Amino acid sequence: MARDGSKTKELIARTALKLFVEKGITETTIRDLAAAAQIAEGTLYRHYESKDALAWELFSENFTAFAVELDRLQAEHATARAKIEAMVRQFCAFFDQDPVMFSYLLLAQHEQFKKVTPEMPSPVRVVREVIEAGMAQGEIPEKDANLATAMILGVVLQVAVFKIYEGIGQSLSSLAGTLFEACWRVLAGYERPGA
Amino acid sequence: MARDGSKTKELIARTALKLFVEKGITETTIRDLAAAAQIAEGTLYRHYESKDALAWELFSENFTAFAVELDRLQAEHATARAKIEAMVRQFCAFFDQDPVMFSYLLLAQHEQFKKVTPEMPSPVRVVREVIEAGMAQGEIPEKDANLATAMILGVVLQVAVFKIYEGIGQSLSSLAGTLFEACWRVLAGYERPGA
Amino acid sequence: MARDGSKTKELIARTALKLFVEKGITETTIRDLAAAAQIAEGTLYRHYESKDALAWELFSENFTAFAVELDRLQAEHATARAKIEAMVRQFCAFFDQDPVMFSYLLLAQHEQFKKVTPEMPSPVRVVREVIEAGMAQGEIPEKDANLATAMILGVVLQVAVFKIYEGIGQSLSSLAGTLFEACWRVLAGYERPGA
Amino acid sequence: MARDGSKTKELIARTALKLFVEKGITETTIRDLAAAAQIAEGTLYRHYESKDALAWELFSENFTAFAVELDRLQAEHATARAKIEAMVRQFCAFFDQDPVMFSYLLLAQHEQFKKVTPEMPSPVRVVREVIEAGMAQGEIPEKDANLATAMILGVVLQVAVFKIYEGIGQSLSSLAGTLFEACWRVLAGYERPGA
DNA sequence: CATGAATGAGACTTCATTCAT
DNA sequence: TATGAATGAAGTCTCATTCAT
Repeated sequence: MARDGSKTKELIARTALKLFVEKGITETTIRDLAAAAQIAEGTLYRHYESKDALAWELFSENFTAFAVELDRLQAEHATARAKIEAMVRQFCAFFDQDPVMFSYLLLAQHEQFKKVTPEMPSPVRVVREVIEAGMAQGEIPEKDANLATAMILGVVLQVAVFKIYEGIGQSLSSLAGTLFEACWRVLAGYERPGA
Repeated sequence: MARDGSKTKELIARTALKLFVEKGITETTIRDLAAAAQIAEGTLYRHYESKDALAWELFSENFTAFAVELDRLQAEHATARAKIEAMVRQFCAFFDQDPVMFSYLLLAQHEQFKKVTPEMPSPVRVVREVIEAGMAQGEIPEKDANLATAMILGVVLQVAVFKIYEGIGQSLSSLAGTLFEACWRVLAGYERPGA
Repeated sequence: MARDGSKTKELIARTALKLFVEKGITETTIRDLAAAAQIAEGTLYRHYESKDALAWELFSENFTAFAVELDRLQAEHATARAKIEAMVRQFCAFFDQDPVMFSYLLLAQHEQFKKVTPEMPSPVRVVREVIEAGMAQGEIPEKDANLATAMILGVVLQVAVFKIYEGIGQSLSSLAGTLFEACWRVLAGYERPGA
Repeated sequence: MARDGSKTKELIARTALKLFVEKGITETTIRDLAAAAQIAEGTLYRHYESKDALAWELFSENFTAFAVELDRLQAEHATARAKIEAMVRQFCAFFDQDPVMFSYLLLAQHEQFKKVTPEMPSPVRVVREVIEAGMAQGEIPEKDANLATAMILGVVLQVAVFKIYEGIGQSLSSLAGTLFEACWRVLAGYERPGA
């Protein structure tokens, strides 16, 4: 039992993620965590400096990884439309595959968000840059890219919220086409207000 | 000094609201609150049963009031389109007038949400019912009303989030027309996926 | 019971002093302290920021006060001999009157000593300055004043240690004359090594 | 690497001694010790039963050894004066050769002192017995031997303290003559109080 | 109604010690 | 013998709540 430390670390990470999303970070006690992971309370501190460090490591590593993945994905496509469709599908796939992590990174509102530095890769920035490029090239009507980013992120993220709390039954992936079309209409029609 | 108790209660409410939104409910201590409101720690308990009761009263009363107001407003209009436009404008006006309360009721994620009962008036339900009615009457293409609700709520709420964190400069009210058009395109085009 | 806070603070101070001297600072737990003072554990923190702050306040305030008193006392006398006799008597009187405080300030070895800044009044410095002045005026044979300070402090302090641990029965005040004579011989004969 | 266990034990002992004196026993953690000695945390327990056992073994063995050595030394001399001079020189030589051990045995105040039994050889007792014998034989004016022991120990030990904390520059051995003369004057003049 | 010292449960964290490898 | 992950009791400190004034 005194061997594979990295397995224990992984166990702590998954357990903490689940509890953090379920109850909130502050509301999750070390005792909760230890009980849920079936470890002693002190064990956590062999793997993480503190509860805060655990919350931050869990956030920053995965937040960055998702941003990088998103960026890699959009780069595989040529048009803004294709890039955005790929990204929407990626958000959906991410949710379906790991809804707890998705919630922790993209839905929950915790103090970790305030620690994000401008240097860190961020999914929001990836989306915004794609939109900005699309506008610069004329593929998307040129308007406020930040606002556009907010609107299409809202479409996707709020559907995720509803899937969790308001009983949307289907997988997000099965809705990805619908979501993308909605996003695209938001962007495309955007220049003709009132049209 | 032992006179106008309701003034003190109001002071506590506004101060608590501000701190709850800034730092979170759990992270706000009674001492923080007492210091910010310039009252003694014990004074809070003359007006509220507990910190939780304060958080809940703050939430439920205003959440309900906003839902009722929203409902009253949509009833003044005849078409789904007009109803939805009125509601979008109402969300924007609410944000501009009291962004802290807006955040507390609609953006922050705290335990209070889980205490909302199906009997309580809810802004989400008002919006959904308008959309359902619009679909029933053929004004909006008939699809999943819940999904549609999520998407247009996402458009509005995520723009509010961006206004707070990502530096959208204009007032939400000045963007209301744009937001409504986006929402309407999401709803209207919804039946022709891929069109 | 919710009234006189300064009485509680004094109670904590005396109880802590006693335990700190008996068992050491680190070895004294907050629980020990609370039990001995018959207060709740949390009460301590209304009066002191932390256990460390308590230990330091207890040390620095009284250390400084004793140094100032010692300095005031020596200034009342004209000759080095009279000054030193007065100081020795003061050390003895202090011990007899409050042996616990004496131990905490002058015998125990704790981390607090390392926090003493050169700006703080210090009994050691008062004694050294008196000896330096006595040497400068020719009343004491001119040698290493620092060394002389160490030796006569040693005479007095080690006797205090023996009174506590090795069963010296008389009060230090009743030994003050003897101690002073010994100190004075240490200083006076100091120039004629081997005489 | 699993060979010379006694070398590891010695490494632990020296490292522990240094840390115990620098920071105190309670304040030194096994982790500190393991890091400083470059061993694993568990390794200590191959050589010592516990941290306390380590502290005690370190203390008692060397405390006893120094007492025995001091006793052997005084026995080599005939007169009280010669015995005391030899002992003072021995204290000085000990300090110069191993100031950390000197501090641990003679200056630091830790719980180990309370575990010293009357049966154990003790430097204090050796000094006291020499003084008692000197008084019995009329070489030293007959007074309170315990008090006399305290005073001359104070002279020597406080100078050691000052060498560590108050910047005495010379080696104690180079001051041994001076210290002995001071001690002897303390003892010799002792019978004529006020002379 | 207002005050704020006091309470004590419980939070996070440390650390001496054990034990499988 | 050596390792170092795991343990869990115990330490310091926080904080919602109470109550004498």
